[in-house]
Amino acid sequence: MIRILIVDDHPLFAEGIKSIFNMEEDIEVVRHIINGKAVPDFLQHNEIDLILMDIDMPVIDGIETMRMLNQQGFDIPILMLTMHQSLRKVRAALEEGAQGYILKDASKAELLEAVRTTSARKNYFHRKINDHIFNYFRGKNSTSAKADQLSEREKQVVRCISEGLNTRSIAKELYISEHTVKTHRRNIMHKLKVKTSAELIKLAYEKGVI
Amino acid sequence: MIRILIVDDHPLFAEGIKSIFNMEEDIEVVRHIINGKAVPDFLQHNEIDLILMDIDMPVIDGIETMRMLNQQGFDIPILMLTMHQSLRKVRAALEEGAQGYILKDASKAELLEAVRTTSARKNYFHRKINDHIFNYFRGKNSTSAKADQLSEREKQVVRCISEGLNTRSIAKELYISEHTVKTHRRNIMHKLKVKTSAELIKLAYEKGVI
DNA sequence: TCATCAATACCCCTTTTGGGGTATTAGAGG
DNA sequence: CCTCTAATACCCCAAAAGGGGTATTGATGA
Repeated sequence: MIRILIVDDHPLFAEGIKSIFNMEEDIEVVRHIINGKAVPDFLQHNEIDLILMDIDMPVIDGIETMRMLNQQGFDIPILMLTMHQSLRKVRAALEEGAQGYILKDASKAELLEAVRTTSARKNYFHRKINDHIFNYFRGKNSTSAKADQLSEREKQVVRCISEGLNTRSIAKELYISEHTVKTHRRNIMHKLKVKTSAELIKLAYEKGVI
Repeated sequence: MIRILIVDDHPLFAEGIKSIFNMEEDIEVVRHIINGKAVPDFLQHNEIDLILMDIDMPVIDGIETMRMLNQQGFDIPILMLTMHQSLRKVRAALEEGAQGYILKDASKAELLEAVRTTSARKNYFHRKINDHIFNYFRGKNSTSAKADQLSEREKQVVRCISEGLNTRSIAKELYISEHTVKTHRRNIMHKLKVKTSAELIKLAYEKGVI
């Protein structure tokens, strides 16, 4: 019997997954937790064979949660779930020792396969992701690799820009110098290949950055 | 018995929802379709009480699919599903006659309530987006009426700005002088009470201008 | 230990934006 | 016929954004 802990901030999605697992003889969903912070406490009082965790969560995200679990010495295979195929997230998850990685647009069969594979401590990586990883290692020295996503700080700057703040106000808001804000803005624009702040905000909206 | 057709490009999510419905006595998922294009053909051979459709789909999106169904004379209540709370999408869905709108991070109970409400041809709007709709309609009839509505020409300018075009390029694009573009931009910003183009684009997205 | 990278900060400079005016013309509507 | 507005166009000028550098620090990975 594979005992699973689901960590996901989307109740509907989690409920759905739970229902899928309920129809399987060998899988049991022990608990569904919304917030990553509550995971260590739960693990100390429960025997779990696999953690199925969403990467994108509001309070602390999946990567952070994994880091926390690693630091506290927990050794439970983790299958990461996500909507996005961001290479950066995949890399971060791998670096933190994720046992597998699956997209939310996977099929039911793929999910079950991923769960059974990772709970046996074997790696499972969704086909769509494999291409990304391959491309990453292949093109490690090219310039396209780093043009991936924005750092947390950069996202903060994007949000400030979208609020209509100018460089000076952003500097005050984030307690950094105007020069730094300018540098961040420039780096962001280079990464996202846009020429104006307006275009940046449009892209950010469409890509879900903000 | 509520007979449901699910139109969603995320198999896992759809499977989950299906499982939830399977546990309900009065709800039956007749089919899950990945691509909106296949919906009319399916409806011609099946009796359906409610369509549960994702807004964001790759080939043709939920709004387009609704438009198609309306043109072909189908009259089946539609409950729209989405990850995002974009007012633009909500408005578009309402204009095409959607019976309801629910976010993918809703709870199981909310989903079931939404399904039962909309299948009875009553409107259901998720709490989180009610505020958006309220604000939109409130602004429409208030004293700031003119400050809300942009002229067609002004909307064109907004769209150009969002594409990252500068004043010169917009002037060329619209076959008017740069001075005129500046005047339009200034008037737009006055009307919407924003200070930067970036803020303008953010507002435009949220208010559904573009 | 060394290489990288994110975050920070500063220099140079040109181009664009934003804010204040004014004015003409063509249409829509009383 | 007259008014009101959208769209057009121009003036001036200060402020901000954008684009090119370089450099230091601290954390982290190989």
